[in-house]
Amino acid sequence: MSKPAITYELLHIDKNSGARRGVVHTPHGDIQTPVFMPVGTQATVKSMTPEELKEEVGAQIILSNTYHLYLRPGHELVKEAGGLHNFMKWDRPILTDCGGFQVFSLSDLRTITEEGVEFKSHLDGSRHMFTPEKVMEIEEALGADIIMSFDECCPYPSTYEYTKNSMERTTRWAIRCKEAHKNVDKQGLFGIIQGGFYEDLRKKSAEDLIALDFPGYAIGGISVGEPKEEYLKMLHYTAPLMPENKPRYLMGVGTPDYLIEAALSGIDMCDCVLPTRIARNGTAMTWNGKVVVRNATYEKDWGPLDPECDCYTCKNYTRAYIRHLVKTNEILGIRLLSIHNLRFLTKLMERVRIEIENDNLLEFKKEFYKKYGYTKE
RNA sequence: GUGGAUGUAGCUCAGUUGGUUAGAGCGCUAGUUUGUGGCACUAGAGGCCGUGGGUUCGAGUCCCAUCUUCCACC
Repeated sequence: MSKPAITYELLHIDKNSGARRGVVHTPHGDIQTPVFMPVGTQATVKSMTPEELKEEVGAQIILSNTYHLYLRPGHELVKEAGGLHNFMKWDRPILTDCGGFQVFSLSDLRTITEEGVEFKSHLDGSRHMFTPEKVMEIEEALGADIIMSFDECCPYPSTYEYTKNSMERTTRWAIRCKEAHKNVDKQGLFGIIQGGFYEDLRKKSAEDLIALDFPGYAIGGISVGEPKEEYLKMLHYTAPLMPENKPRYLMGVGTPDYLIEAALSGIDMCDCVLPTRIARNGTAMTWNGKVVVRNATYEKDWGPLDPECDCYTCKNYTRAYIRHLVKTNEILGIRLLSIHNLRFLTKLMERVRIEIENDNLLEFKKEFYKKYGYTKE
């Protein structure tokens, strides 16, 4: 029997919180966890070169997307290029999202059946069909280290009945994904726990998926616009249900507070478009809170974006200059803010890992919240 | 000098045969952004309609004067 592509090594558990410090081993190297993963939907983290991601940001792993790459340039083309790593010149680990989220959020017309989802492309309206088998074919062609099983992400709020049916179908699709997935020594297939905001459904989903013995597990369907209390409630309920000897991935998170809460709950991996998206709209995250550098307050601010940051942007440019770039819609503004925001979250997680090793993550959370300006726990 | 045109939001301009609270685009101000449809979305501020008179129940709109800017001609 061949060695699985993805394995998890636990290094330390924070004695005061249960947060875990570990390593995820992949075919393209190790990932120190907890980790934040930048999102590169279309085989690029928008405006960043791989060198910048590695040297300036310190990214260990990035995400890409099945739905988008299937539509453009096509997974066959990426395969012909030698897979995503080769195509985009990124030699560290990659995770591909299954496209389930996009099928539901981007397509006008979609029909869900037991077989799969029929949808219309947001690009040209052409009709396509995603089945668990099709998604596995695409993700294998893309060649990421970690691939996600095809799921349905329920909108918030959804009724109990709808969520239950959706969750059960997601589990059946996970079985089909597992059966269709062949190169298990090169790619690790993660199962996605659904169940919306209903505890018994989350429990059922977790149990059924764990029985299938995936090399890793994700929590999906959270961080979809619910209040923070709901987020924390489901996070605190679901994370402990996940196996201790495998990576735990919380999809679509997020903001600094959500990331710290995730780590505190024993989550190992998170991803989010937020740092790069808000960068494109003139906003930065700093150790002293959110800075909308586009605002007039910064017109003549000759200081760096974040005095405590060690990134390329903060070492070299003033808020006034970055504001000017944002206001004039210059590409460099987007790039500088993207570098900073990604570096900020990467650094935050580096700090989280150190605090876990020192059994001090809870204390750190208090300090961070106070400084960042979060008022509610 | 003569003739013609022009003047409405910071900018470029719409404003019917006179009729409620004068609009648009851009800009400006602020908010939003959570498994990405990059340059978006939402909200807001901002006008003695060049000035002075007149007609009218009522004038950005009609009349007179005057000033501004532009064009043509002498």
